[in-house]
Amino acid sequence: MTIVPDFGLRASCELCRGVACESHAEIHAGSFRRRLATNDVLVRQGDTAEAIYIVVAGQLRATQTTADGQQVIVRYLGPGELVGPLALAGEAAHSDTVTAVNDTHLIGWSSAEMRAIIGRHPAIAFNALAALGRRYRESQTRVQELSTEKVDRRLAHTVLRLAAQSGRRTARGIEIPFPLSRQDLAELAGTTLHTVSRTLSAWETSGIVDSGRRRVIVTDEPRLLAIAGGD
Amino acid sequence: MTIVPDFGLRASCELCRGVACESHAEIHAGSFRRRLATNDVLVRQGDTAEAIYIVVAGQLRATQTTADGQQVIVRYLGPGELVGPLALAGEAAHSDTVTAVNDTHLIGWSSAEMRAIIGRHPAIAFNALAALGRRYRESQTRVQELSTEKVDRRLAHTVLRLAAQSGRRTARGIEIPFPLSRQDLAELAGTTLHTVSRTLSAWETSGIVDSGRRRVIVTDEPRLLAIAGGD
DNA sequence: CGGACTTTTGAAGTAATTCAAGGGGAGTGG
DNA sequence: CCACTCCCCTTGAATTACTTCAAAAGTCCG
Repeated sequence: MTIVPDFGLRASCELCRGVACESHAEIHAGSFRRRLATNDVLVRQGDTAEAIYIVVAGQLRATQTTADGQQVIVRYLGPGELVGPLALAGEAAHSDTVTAVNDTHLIGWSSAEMRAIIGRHPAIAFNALAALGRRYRESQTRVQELSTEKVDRRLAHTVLRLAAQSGRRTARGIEIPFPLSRQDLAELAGTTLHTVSRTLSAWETSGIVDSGRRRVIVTDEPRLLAIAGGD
Repeated sequence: MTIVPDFGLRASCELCRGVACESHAEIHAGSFRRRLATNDVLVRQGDTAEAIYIVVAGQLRATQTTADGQQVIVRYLGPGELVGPLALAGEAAHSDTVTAVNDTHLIGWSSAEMRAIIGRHPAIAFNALAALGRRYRESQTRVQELSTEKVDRRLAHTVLRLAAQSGRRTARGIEIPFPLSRQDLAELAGTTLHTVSRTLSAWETSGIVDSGRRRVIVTDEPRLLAIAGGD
């Protein structure tokens, strides 16, 4: 296995920020690599949390399934992001299922290894705290949206969030760089695929988005922002 | 100022767990006390996060107000709970307004002081991580409920959560020990006060709850659990 | 080219909001 | 102590946003 230090170190920013450079190699030494093809499952809801990962390249989708079988997408995870931060918070089991939506590379540490590393580099604990704080805020924002906004607005926020987190600027607009179906958007925005389809169709007609089979491009961000802000 | 060690130390459990007993006094030394009357505001959304608190006695309500003036209740905070954990996660501003709903005692530390304490007692960082993890999970549960459940079920979950977190067992049932209006429940469950009123009226008729002006008692928990589980 | 998956669109149905009005309790001030 | 006022709660009726049901068309892959 070839080690690509630059790649790995840049990706591990979310955890290693503020740690002396000479320690990076040591932190890296305790890690392992993992590669997933599209639709491969990294961890499954309910599994014991035995490792923590950082996405190096690719994207994953974290989903929760309810007792009666309904799915909710917790979030998409891209390069540099932490998978399973709750393991550091002392949670025994994974709260969601994480699936690759693209070819994906990750670096991982066993929970024990990471605990040992944190013992030597307390700054990492703060970085984990900050990462978890960001997730908490995001989740709280979603609660607020689901509680107070109508579907169009929520969907606009959802698409804009995806665009901000993972979007790629192209000639046609901001493209979501992984397959994203109407059903996926529905599970993110708390609605049905039918409503998503109707809403996207309307936006398409107005030239706000350009979308197709599992594909979304934001062509008029300002107008989408206007919808998100309440028309 | 009289120091009441037992009281303070018990309350600070969420942060001090796993820290050597002899250090508790030292941690306590850097703290200050704060007392609030009903409706007093502890921190306001947008304010710089200059301190972190633990509730000693009483209850507070954390709310977020949207740009267009709608309110969402983030959660109620009771004894032993952390106020403003995001300050430890490096957030500069408070994301919500925290108001006392009862006479309330807190102990607090300035952010700088707490950072210094954590430097000496890294276990506290883990406790903060665990506390934030719990909040994150709770928030995520709410997202799931708002995305997939109808109002009755969501409201049942909301009431049960309040009962589990702060409820007091009395002869008549589990009582929510602070004033809680229909509007408050609506802002917790993501609905309107009208719908909450109708639903509670129905439950009252069935003998599931006993409620009145800003007052809720769960009289038949099993049946409320049944509703939360989907009838 | 066949078949599975995704999307679209219409129509019917419904849960919940909005609109509207009235009633009751608690606290205050006369 | 009573009456007034404010706040909170209740309930009906109208409306609407969204889901559910249903069917067909499109798109990709093998």
